[in-house]
Amino acid sequence: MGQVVLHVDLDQFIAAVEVLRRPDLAGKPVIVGGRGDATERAVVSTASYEARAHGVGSGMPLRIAMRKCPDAVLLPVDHAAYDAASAGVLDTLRSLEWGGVPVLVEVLGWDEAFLGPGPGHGDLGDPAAFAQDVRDVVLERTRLRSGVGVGDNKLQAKLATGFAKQRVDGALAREAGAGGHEPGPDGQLRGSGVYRITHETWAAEMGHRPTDALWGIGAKTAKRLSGLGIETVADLGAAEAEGLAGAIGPTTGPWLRRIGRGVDTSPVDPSPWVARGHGHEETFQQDLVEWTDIVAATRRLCVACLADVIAEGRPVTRVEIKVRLKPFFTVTRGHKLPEPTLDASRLAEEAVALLERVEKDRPIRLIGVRLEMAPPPGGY
DNA sequence: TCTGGGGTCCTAGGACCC
DNA sequence: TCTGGGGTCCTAGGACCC
Repeated sequence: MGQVVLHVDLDQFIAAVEVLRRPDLAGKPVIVGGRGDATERAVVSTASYEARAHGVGSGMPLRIAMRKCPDAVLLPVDHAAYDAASAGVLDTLRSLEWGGVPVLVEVLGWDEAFLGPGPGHGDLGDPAAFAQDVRDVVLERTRLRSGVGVGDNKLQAKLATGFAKQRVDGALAREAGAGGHEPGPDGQLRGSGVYRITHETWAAEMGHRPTDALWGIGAKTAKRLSGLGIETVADLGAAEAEGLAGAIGPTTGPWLRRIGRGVDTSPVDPSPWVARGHGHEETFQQDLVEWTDIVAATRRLCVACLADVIAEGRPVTRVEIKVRLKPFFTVTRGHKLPEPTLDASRLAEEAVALLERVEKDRPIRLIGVRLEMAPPPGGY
């Protein structure tokens, strides 16, 4: 083994960025979502801890969120501001040295990254101490707080971050009368901002938890596993490999067993993100019923996708559309092009042709267009 | 007044070929 | 008349994540 990985995750990133430019919001319930209008069809992107204490969570319709927390300040999503803040954090992370060489940074999103030792590194010292240094430097340079998980691999580090940040949620939960939090199995303090999981502590830390505590298992897979008699992470790790492969799939089955055991051999990959494709979708404030409106929206979304694709300089190989019909039923249609192209009218015609293959007698609440690109010359 | 938007990867089944 | 396998490509849908 001998590997060590860090996972850095900013605290309530979007809400924190909003508070930075509006300090008067500090300590108040803040909800960010959509265009900042609770009467529109939109959901919560992020809620501050104060809003979460009222039961507001991401993915919740804004209308419901504002009903739960009427005093919350509701702000529109501002991608450009979060991009800029994110770039500052990532620059800070990339400037760090670990063991005498630049750290490897694998970006997971606006507010998350894995850190790994760079090639040729020397003594790494105490990883938990380095993790604390990372938090301190990020806070000092960006004024943003974070939690850092330490693991023997990316899976363990990612899960450890949840425990590193637990106290923030836990403290508010206590104020709401929900009780305190359990100590870690090896005496580590949860919620101190840094937390470590290793192969040695994996079973004690994760074994008793439900399978959906793992990164990569959601509600649907947890239910399928439950149907196989697999309830906990320990059950999953002990499951028959062949049985899982047969029941879940040849790739996913064995992978699930590995993550049940805390095993993850994927390296920290610092290479820049290369998109497979670009999509745009829109939920209409009122369902569309007129065919001319439907075609116009599809063409507009296609143009937006194409702008993103052209910026990458790779031609389109496949066009896909997504249509969400009333009340909430989604279909997709796709077509691989006979030859790659960047011709705008050709792609729009393709998208409209796919539209023709969807039933036309129900109102449409969402249309999406996605353009898949040829792989870059060197492959992915 | 339920249920966003941008992604990725995997699976299953049909078509087609040898 | 009955009916093999393997392999690849394509499509539609499912699941997950931030």
